[in-house]
Amino acid sequence: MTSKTATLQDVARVASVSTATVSRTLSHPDVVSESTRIRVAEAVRATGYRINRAARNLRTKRAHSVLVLLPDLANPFFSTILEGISRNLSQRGYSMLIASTKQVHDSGERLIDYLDDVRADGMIILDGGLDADVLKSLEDASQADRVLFACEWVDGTSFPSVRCENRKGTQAAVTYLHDLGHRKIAHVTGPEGNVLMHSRKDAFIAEMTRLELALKPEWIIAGDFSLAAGCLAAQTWIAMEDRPTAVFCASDQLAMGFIAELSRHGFSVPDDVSVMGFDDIDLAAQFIPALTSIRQDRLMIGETAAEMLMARIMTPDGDHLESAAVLPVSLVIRESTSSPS
Amino acid sequence: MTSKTATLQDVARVASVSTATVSRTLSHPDVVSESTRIRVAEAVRATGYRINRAARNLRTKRAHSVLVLLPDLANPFFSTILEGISRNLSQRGYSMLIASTKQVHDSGERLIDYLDDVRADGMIILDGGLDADVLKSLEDASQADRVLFACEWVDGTSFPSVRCENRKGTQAAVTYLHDLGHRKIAHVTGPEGNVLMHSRKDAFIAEMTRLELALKPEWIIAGDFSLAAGCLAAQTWIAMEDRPTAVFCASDQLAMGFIAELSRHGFSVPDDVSVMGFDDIDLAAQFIPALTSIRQDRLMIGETAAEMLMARIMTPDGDHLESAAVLPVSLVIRESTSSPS
DNA sequence: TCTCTTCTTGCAATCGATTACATAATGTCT
DNA sequence: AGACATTATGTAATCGATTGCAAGAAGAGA
Repeated sequence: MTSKTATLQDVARVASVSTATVSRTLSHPDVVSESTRIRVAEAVRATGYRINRAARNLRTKRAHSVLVLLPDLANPFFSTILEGISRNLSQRGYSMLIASTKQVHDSGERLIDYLDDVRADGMIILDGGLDADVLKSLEDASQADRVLFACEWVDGTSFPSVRCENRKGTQAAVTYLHDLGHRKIAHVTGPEGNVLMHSRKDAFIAEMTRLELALKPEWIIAGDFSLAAGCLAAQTWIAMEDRPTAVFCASDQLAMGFIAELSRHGFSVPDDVSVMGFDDIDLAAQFIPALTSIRQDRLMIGETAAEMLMARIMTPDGDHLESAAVLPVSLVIRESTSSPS
Repeated sequence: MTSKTATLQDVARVASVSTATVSRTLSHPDVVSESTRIRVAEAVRATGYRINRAARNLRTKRAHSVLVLLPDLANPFFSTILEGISRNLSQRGYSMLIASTKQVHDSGERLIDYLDDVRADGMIILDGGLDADVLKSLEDASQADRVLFACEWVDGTSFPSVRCENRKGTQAAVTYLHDLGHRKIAHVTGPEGNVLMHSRKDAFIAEMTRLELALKPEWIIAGDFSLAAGCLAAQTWIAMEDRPTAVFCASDQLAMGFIAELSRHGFSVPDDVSVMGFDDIDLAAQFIPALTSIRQDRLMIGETAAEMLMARIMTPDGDHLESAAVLPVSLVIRESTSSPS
């Protein structure tokens, strides 16, 4: 155990072959003969050789890592997605770098600076709120195929994306509430300008129309996915003279805030009003009452995103690739919804 | 805007100086003259030069990045800590890599493989459950000063660490419950073998003894920090014939699970029993009832961890460095606790 | 004016792995 | 046996930034 790290040279010397052969043995085992493969493997073990990634990255012009950009590291919604991404990447020997879009802004760096030859080969963005012109610079630099959006996306850009069936999930939610007997259904939306917010709101309106349900403008309550916005929405609901009997929230956090605030004012869910969320985050099942929600498989979102991005990185000229994956959602019925009394 | 990335050579040519001068201008601006500094800056702008990190990393034998190892990416407790780490690192031009200890195990890689010259210069471990012999290999390779534990740690190892005042927090919790008038206080613990679990349990027992409160063995309920364990603990509590009037849980998640399960069985908090958590995660304030908890400043934990690790990386021979930082906690009183009825 | 610092700058080796090209060794077919 | 295809290996250039050493320029002091 010397304190110095062994290099390819050392391995080559021990195995009595050239560095070229060692390198080939390691990265293309099929092109060398059985005997040298064994000898080199032995030498690697003996020297305790570990590859110097900087050298390889320099030579191959690959960073062997992927950057994930999130709006907010502290948001638990993303963690499972990260788990999925990381799982996929690490089995390919790639690493996952993390940065938050907030930091990108604060540090004044341009997004493209992160697509350094060595920092990252590609990037997965989980924030649809990015400036269009920031993204423009990526498209201009024809780096578009090294960038992929997951969950959210930005309209008018050409980046591939992974998302869930927002429309279908919303339809399922409204239909379910309708089947329970609800006729007056409200919707608490995500933040203004967010693509998911629009996607779900539009689908909500469409489905209400399809079911020929009345839809007062005030039943669309503006929110922003957060617990706090849910609380505010609850106050709005309480203040209504003609209250909806069911509320479909655009996120679980909204639904939880909504229910929490209601409960503080003496209302009970689902007795006084049925409440649904979207996402089915871990906590949804443990909440009181357990939340009826639309489930997104976040692990799969992450794995699919990594899969798609890597496919593009590996074959930069592949036009045959799907440019969008839409993953299924499912209705999870729990205790926060019931027939109207 | 050429599609090729500009190199130092290009900048040097445009600025009519040598590559050495450009390099110096960029990394040691003080050793070059004012005039060349300006000329080089101009050339950098003109060429759109961005440094090739692989080349630099190869030459300097630094990865310019730090690896963070967590037990579970999906655990929201860690996200704010990551935010703190990332914030500190990025302002130094370092990147943050993330991996989960689970993956390290699955992939069969040894921990030391991650401390590659180029993968990471150091690592912050948020998992005290790592095998002692796995860590041993790091110490043997005298890489101990490039590793730092945060939140958790492993007894018997010499790695520096950042942690919160677990003992003091526990004391504060018990004292507070005592002050409210509670005399029968139970504790739901973390997972067996976890250092935090022991630290908090021991402090709990010590404080109960100091206050001369009776402590039945059955009032120490084994858990594991999770919501599910909290539910089980609640069932245990319900089954007791002599029920404690207050329960101090070793984590907020435990407390939430405990309260949720209680509520499913018709018990009310804090009327039937006061419940406290530990950590003060984001959700604690929004829970119903809002959770009384011991607050850890997770952002600061992250920032301190990064700070300490970087100090060690920068001056590998600094014996003067603190080997442990203990950050303050504070009691946050909300609605889940009250005087016993 | 000449010598000696002090400040800038350039030259060129270097970090460690990859890979195009050349060469040697082996096997195949007529 | 000779010509050719195939496989295995070595040689050496290369990726792009950093830095020890040396040399030139500028200024200080006698």
